[in-house]
Amino acid sequence: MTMSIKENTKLFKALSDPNRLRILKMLQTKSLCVCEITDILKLATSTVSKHLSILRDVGFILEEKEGKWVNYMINPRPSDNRISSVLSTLDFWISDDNVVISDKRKIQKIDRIEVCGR
Amino acid sequence: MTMSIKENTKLFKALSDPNRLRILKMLQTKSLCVCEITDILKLATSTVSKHLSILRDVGFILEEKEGKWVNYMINPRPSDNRISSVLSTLDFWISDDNVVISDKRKIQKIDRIEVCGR
DNA sequence: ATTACATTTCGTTAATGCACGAAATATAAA
DNA sequence: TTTATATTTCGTGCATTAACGAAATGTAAT
Repeated sequence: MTMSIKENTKLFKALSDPNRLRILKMLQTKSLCVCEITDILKLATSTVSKHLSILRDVGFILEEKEGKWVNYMINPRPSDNRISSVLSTLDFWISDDNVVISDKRKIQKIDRIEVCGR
Repeated sequence: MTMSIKENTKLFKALSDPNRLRILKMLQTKSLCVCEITDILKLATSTVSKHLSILRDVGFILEEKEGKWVNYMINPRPSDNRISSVLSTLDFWISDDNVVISDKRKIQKIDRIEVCGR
């Protein structure tokens, strides 16, 4: 069972934006809500939401509602094992990038109430 | 040793165009010159040349001059082993796509003198 | 040197993609 | 139900990309 050219193109397109790669790397550290991701990327909320929907459509991430927040997390059991393969690949292909390291530091300190409102 | 976000983005961008994926799949069957690839993709020569330069810049393919032709082939020993990893991945991720199958059939029959001039 | 052919480079156009803010939607708290 | 907050959807502007043809470059044959 293999993917079509079209499906592959879609998968690689999802990975070909630096902010989407940052999001995936962040979520590999910790599940986060949209406003936390927005705070770290310094982009408009609507932009981040769009990036998340692209990653979700391909199957990289899942969303889970928690009250007024929407948490996003790495898809733990993708139906397509190409997705898991890419995810583990990213895990060791990208790790010493300065932005990624700084993002991780921010995530460890982040306080949702502080960042997202009271 | 890992790649930066920027380098990864470039790699995935190279893979996120259907015609470039077709080219990689074709070259995994057989080395081809620009005019043969052009004949199969039905695109302008200049367009194909641009696609090839993108794939070459990232390290997926090599060029070799042979008289008035330029042959392109899969890079047999990429310095970066992420490239080999992606290439073998494509080998089994994409195989039963109709366009890919039809491209392969055409490659087997192709006659360079016929296609590229006399 | 001239001609012929293959390929690359350049300039332009059309399509796609990313960014934003505003408006719409959804949920929680008051 | 009203208000506040979080997120998504929509419309728009700007940047990037892919397509083309024409012109430039490079190599081979005459």
